[in-house]
Amino acid sequence: MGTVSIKDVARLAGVSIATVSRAVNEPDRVRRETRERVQDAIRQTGYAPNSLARSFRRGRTQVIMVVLPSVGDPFFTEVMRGVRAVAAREGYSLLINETQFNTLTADEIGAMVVSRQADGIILLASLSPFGTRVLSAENRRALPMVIGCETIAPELSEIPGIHIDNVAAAREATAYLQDLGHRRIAFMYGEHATLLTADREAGYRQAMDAAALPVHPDWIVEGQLSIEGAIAATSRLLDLPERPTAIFCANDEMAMGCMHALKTAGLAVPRDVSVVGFDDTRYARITDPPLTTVRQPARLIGERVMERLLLEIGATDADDAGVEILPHELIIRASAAPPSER
Amino acid sequence: MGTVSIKDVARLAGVSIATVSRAVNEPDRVRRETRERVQDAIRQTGYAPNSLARSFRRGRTQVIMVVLPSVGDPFFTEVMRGVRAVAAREGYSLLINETQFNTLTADEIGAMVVSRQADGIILLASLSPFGTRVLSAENRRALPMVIGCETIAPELSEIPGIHIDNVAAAREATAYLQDLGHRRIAFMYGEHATLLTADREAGYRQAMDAAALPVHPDWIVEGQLSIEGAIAATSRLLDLPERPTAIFCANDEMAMGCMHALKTAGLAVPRDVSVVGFDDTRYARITDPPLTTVRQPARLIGERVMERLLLEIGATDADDAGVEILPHELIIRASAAPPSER
DNA sequence: GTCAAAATTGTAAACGTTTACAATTATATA
DNA sequence: TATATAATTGTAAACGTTTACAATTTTGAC
Repeated sequence: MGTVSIKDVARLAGVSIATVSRAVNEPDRVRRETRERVQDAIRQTGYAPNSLARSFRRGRTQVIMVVLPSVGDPFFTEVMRGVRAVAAREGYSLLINETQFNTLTADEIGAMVVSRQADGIILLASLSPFGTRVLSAENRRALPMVIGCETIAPELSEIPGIHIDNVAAAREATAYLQDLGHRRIAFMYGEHATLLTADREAGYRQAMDAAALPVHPDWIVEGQLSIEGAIAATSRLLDLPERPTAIFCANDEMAMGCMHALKTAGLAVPRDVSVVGFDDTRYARITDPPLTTVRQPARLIGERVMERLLLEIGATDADDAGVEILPHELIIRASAAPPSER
Repeated sequence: MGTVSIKDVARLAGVSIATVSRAVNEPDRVRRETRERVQDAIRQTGYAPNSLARSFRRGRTQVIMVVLPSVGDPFFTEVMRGVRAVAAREGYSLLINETQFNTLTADEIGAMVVSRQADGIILLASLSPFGTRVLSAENRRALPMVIGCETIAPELSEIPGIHIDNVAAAREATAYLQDLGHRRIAFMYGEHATLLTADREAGYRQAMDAAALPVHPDWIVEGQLSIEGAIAATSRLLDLPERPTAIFCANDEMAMGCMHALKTAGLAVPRDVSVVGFDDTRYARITDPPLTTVRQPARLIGERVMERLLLEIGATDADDAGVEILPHELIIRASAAPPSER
């Protein structure tokens, strides 16, 4: 009474295994009477198709591999919600790998690619250190791929991508601080997700240049893309002789750490220092003070990425490898204000 | 030049496919010279074993299915980090399903179980509504299973489980508030994760009973296990004629929403109302004020759960289906203080 | 050099499904 | 009713791997 296979059902229903298979997969192609007989047999035996055999035979796993920096980040959580929704609807499962914690090495990802453990891959993190190998031309042909959130490295420009205009968004956020009257504006980013924050840094620099404001090298601080990293980076900023009056953080998680560090240093936000974040995670509106930040349509990004991937999987070469730019929005709350007179 | 199979390697190396298979899987069983010849051929052809075929043949997927309320919750994120670490080390991938967003229905989970899409299942959420079907005796025999975090429903007591003593932890947290001088203590929980919060409510009631304090029915409020849910529940609490002076929240996420709601209502924490959370997520120490909460060894729980599952998978019946209780700790920060005189 | 045992390799079957093709049966048309 | 066509079903091969068993080669002891 081990596992029941298609043969058992066929025997009980008095048909061939081919008919059972058809009754399961293309019910219209089998006579109603027979179909019902098969369904009865399935019910009686408790048969469920062996998905291992099915995957093997079909050459498809119905699994999508997702590579992202950290599932813990509320922003990516939201992106994943979108991915998951579409995936579930289309019958796909998700295999998740966090680069931040090196679950898989580059080689292992490459191996998964060629060994067909997944039908497609979603990259929400840049794979800069080893991008070329994993994303070699052959691999790309072998496995449909879409890049989300990240700007795409030039050498991978033929891979479809979906993200906001990070440069413009960062430029606007910085300009907002300038409009409030800030001149000494710092930029805080994380060492991981390099490509992504590179764009935001570029936007920051563009805005500073446009306003003819100097960018002191010490104002650009690198932490981890985490609370702890932000706390450390903030204290470095506070030790500076010429202390910035505003800090633009590469994501909300860092902004939260930054605000905490400022408060524990006895500074008030935004009275003494203004803080602006990026992402508009669910925590942004309940920080104290509520965080002014750049909203990304996280869920939508996830949905579009997954839909795009399905398109790649379906069509043999749907090679309009275009990049889709989604809208962003500066959400003004209370963590940024004009600098105090001095 | 499509995919390269074991046959291509065998042909190039001048050996049989069986030898190639052995060279790959049990290198010691093939002569050194031959092995090297095979390895050369593998390198030349770029061969990677087809994992679909391998899984099918071996009858194992190297995939573990995880069912949990929400990956977005920082507590579960941390638990998953532990699970992931062990899984990666042992060569397993994770398939994740969130009950909170109904990615999969009970039937679908049941189907995955019998159709062998995973080698084992980790339950971090109670499946109360349909527990019996998914967790039927046959299914349990078919698929190794471990329950984490949740207290186990009585009818499933033979499934191994790993969690803290939620009742005791909640009792201590409540007693702490009592020791500070609070008498009107509310308990806020989420509708999901029912079994889990049921234990915490029991602990709360035990402490109240032990201190001979009344428990007003209105003081036990149900929200969602989310920020929004907590905000709504808090405002209900504030509308009460006999307003509680302390609120014990079933998790940190709710505590964060609760504190936010209190502040926007013009109340100071902990001066006007004390708040205690549960989980000690990474945000607990940077809320304003820092959150007093019950720490669970989240990562450790994850590790132990996964290790336990591997044991179940390995040994045909390692039936010491014991429950493992991990230690908890009340972390005292600044969100709870003696009630203000009145 | 002979023989037994051990090490190495090859042959072929098996895993459970899908699917091309052939065979059969039902239906529609004349 | 006979025939052409469509609908339904069965037969058997195939997918790429692992593995029991047999066949061969090597090794070691005498």
